[in-house]
Amino acid sequence: MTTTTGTAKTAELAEALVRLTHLVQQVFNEVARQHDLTPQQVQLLCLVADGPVGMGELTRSLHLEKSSLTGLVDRVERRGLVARARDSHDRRACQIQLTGEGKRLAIESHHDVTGRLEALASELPPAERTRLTSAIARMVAADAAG
Amino acid sequence: MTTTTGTAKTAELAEALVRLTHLVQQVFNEVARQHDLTPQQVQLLCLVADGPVGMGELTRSLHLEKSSLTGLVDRVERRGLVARARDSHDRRACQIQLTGEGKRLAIESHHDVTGRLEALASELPPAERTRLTSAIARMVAADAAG
DNA sequence: CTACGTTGGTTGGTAATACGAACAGTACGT
DNA sequence: ACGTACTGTTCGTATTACCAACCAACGTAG
Repeated sequence: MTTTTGTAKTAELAEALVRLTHLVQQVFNEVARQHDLTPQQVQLLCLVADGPVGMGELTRSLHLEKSSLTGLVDRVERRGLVARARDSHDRRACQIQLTGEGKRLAIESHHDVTGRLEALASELPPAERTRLTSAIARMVAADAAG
Repeated sequence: MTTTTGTAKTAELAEALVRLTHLVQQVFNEVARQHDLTPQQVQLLCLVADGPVGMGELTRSLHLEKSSLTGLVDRVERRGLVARARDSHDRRACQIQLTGEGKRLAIESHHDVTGRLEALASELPPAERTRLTSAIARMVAADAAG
């Protein structure tokens, strides 16, 4: 019990990260429900919002097995929110793109999620927010590197 | 690049939060897999690690419907990691407690998760980590209040 | 140019997750 | 004692996710 100095603090940080993660997940849950979607579907829509994306890219972004992604895209396609477009240079591949309705939902959902997350941070003074953002960015970068 | 100051930054923050959430989730995924568990099961074990907890408390902590929790506890109990103990004061209620094996896995998993999260933050100087922790704590508190 | 290994995606089977509605049993106030 | 509220389970359904096996198209070695 003597050397609990540093350890206590890092445990605090880990604990904080876990709770923050819960918050963010809950934001996704609520927003998704508001639009009659699942959190995963919202995520997919957000990723495709910036233009057509290939399945390979998506599996990497979502950390999903390809078969899992196939199912996810299937369900979202069945709801008429995205469409599979054949890749012009590779007849095996396909690009996922939003339909009109999908675009609407993607934009709305993304807006809602961003708004709610922003609201969560609204208690922090701007300087603190900037620091928070860069601190997180560094952690993300560190992970990408390691 | 001139006057988009505020909005761009908050979007950055939201984006950062989402990515951070992905990181934390992946940590749980990997740790869970290492111990032949699911992320949800790891979460459950961690929550019960500090002593017996009632189902009601768990549904609140995990933001789950009671029927979902019943299933989760069922599966973890079937693996012999927890046991349902009758509440002495209320014959409807039950307290979830760890078995020996469960305790072992809970401690190991919690240790691994904490360790990995700590490692993620190891790039940050101590002062920055402290600030990060308190900033997150404030967001969590703000959410709990609102 | 053909044969072969690789890659992109789907299929099929299984387990876990999560919800809602309906239910049983207990607690408790009136 | 009765009715209401609460605790947890059961049942049915949809989604998520994995793995192994597979098909089709690509690309290259020979």
